[in-house]
Amino acid sequence: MVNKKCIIRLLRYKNALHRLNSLGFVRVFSDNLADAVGVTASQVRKDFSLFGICGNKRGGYQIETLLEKLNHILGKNEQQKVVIVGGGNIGAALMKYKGFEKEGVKIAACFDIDPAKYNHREGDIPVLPLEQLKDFVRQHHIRIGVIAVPDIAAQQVLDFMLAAGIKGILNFAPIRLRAASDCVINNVNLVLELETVIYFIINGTESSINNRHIG
Amino acid sequence: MVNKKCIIRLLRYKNALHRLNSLGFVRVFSDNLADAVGVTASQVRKDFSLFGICGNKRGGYQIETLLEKLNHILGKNEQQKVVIVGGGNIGAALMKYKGFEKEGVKIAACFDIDPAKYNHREGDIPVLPLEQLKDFVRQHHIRIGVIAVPDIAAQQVLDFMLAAGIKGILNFAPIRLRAASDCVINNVNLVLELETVIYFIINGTESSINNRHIG
DNA sequence: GATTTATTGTTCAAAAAATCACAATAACTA
DNA sequence: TAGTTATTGTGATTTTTTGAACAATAAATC
Repeated sequence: MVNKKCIIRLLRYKNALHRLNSLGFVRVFSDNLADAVGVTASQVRKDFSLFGICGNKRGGYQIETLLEKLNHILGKNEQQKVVIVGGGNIGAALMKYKGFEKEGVKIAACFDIDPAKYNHREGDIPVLPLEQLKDFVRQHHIRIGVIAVPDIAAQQVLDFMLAAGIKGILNFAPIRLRAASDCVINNVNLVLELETVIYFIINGTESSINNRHIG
Repeated sequence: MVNKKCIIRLLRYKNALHRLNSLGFVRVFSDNLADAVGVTASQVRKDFSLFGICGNKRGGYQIETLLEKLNHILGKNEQQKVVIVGGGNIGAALMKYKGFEKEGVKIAACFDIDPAKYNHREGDIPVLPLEQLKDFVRQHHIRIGVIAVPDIAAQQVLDFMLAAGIKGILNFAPIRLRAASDCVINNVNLVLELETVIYFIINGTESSINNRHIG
């Protein structure tokens, strides 16, 4: 019942609420959130209902309390620390990207096997030898990791990360990973996402797709 | 019926077939593809059926002809050219990433408003002033573009891209874009993808989620 | 060449997800 | 304060997606 799509919607509600909040709004209706996120108002209410979130009949939802509840559900009350394995193109871009910090996600360190990438300048996110992953993860109580290595190395890196105690994976390598121990894997395949757009452009014109968000 | 999830599956079948092909395999069964992609064999056969792809009873599918058919459906027979708008972290990483070229997707150019980013070294992907987008798109018959600018600029950039003739968008900015003209928009929100993993790690432990691919 | 076996293609059933619809009711209005 | 109105929360319904099952049948075997 609580699947990825549902959580993604909650996260989007949270983002929309954050914007409304900083614009000075105090309350919000399911309609408003539906518009902001691109779903129906029923969907919004049902999602809330599923997590026991109540509003006021005719009064809508108090933004502040709604945000608190969503933040609690989504684990956004404390900063979450993650590690990246792979300091190449994608890993480097993620380290520089400001979007994570803004949402309370702290990239604690990056790990690589290439000594040329190692770096421990004050202020920068440290890039460390992969051997140090296990100790680092233990020491900082980290459960989430990003795989940003070439596909050929990804499975091996996953095994290593799981052995180090990582439980949740965001995987950018374009292969299906096999996991022995219990964990959660979320795959992001950038090429696939672009190829999907290409398909709908090539094949979608005759069926007059107008202005469709496909994901 | 032919939705994003279905196309993503087809693209994954294609990738799996490519690997099998380069390993010297000649034919494949729905079971094999199901394993490789993480779906049921029924799903594989149903997907193929939907696109009129037939195999041989008891003989499975001829990899070569299957690949040809999938490539045709997915528009992979000719190289697809795309542009990136935004030469920041994400844009730069995408330009350096080898995965696109490997799959027949050519990043033709990148556009930015910051002159410090402009670059036309031989061999590199050119980074050009945004004003040149329209002419470039016309000249190279480009229909697909990537938005890799800060969220604050994304809507304006989208409007500009649509005006330039772009029809398909891969959007990395974490906001919901509004489009006047007909187009296809695929959103990739990296922070959201990571936050999703965080949710399942925080809330998933008690429900004994074992080794789940959530996307 | 007959028999067995494994795999497809498709129909039917099940499960999941989204949407509709409306009673309940709190907030407004006069 | 009584009446009106807008919005929630949820049960019912529809739509979409997935999975199971099995007849049809081509390949393999003997």
